[in-house]
Amino acid sequence: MPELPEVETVRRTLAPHVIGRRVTAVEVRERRLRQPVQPGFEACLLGRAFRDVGRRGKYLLFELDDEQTLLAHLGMSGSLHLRGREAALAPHDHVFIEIDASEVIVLNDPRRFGMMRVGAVTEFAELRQIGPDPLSTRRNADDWRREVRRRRMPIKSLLMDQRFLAGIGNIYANEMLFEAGIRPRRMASRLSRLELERLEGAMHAVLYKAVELGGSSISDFRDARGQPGYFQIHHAVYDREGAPCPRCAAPIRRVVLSGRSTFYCPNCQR
DNA sequence: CGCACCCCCTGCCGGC
DNA sequence: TGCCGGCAGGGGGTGC
Repeated sequence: MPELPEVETVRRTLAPHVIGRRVTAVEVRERRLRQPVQPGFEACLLGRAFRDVGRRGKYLLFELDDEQTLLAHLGMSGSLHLRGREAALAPHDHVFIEIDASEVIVLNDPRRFGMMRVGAVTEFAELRQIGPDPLSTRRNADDWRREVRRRRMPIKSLLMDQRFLAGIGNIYANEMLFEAGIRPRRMASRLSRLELERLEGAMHAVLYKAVELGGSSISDFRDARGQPGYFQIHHAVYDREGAPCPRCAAPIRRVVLSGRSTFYCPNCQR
């Protein structure tokens, strides 16, 4: 589910409810997430106040008042909800963080590919690996050329490589390549200056629009207040194999690239 | 270095 | 109707 726009939507809806408020209870019902929830997790959070909620790529960072940070990743199927403390338990609710004895942040994750950990932000190895955030970084064509010259891989694989850019997943990689008119399997190192400029523009357009609309992602995305995203109605190619291209009506094609479904218009993308 | 292929896990959908 | 295989928004590891 969550790529950058969804995670950003969760961050924005959660932040005003948690900043300045204090953790009054913690419960972990299922520790077996992508990496097991650490033994001291509850104690690290209890009594702490939230200073800020940040995001790096697909990671959420809840800054605490003791220089520690709660790091969260939602994997494929994870979500963070705010609930009243009397709300009923749902299947796959794994972690509960009660704030000011009123609301509860709930991590729900059917597939358990998500993670949560508390620690010093400098010690999170996964953050050291990831590249710049495409929403807060702009690369001009020269930057792109320099970065891309040595990358002998399909441009879609590069876009999804979190060490190169942090936050782009399968849906948005497909969509921004459609916007840019570039085939997913084109070698990154062989893209022209003009194509890289178009890609930079498409990347921002697609991501900003998705954030503006509150995140996309198939039918089941909900922000932290339970509101659905609406971007799915704008998917031009993702999950539309055989359906007409919105621009030229040619049937959308599906191929597999690095094990991931890849969609493009054979006519509009070259 | 890049990649094809595994794995982790549950749910859902389409085909038979 | 019911079962089974394939596939799903992510990421990490291996061996070639």
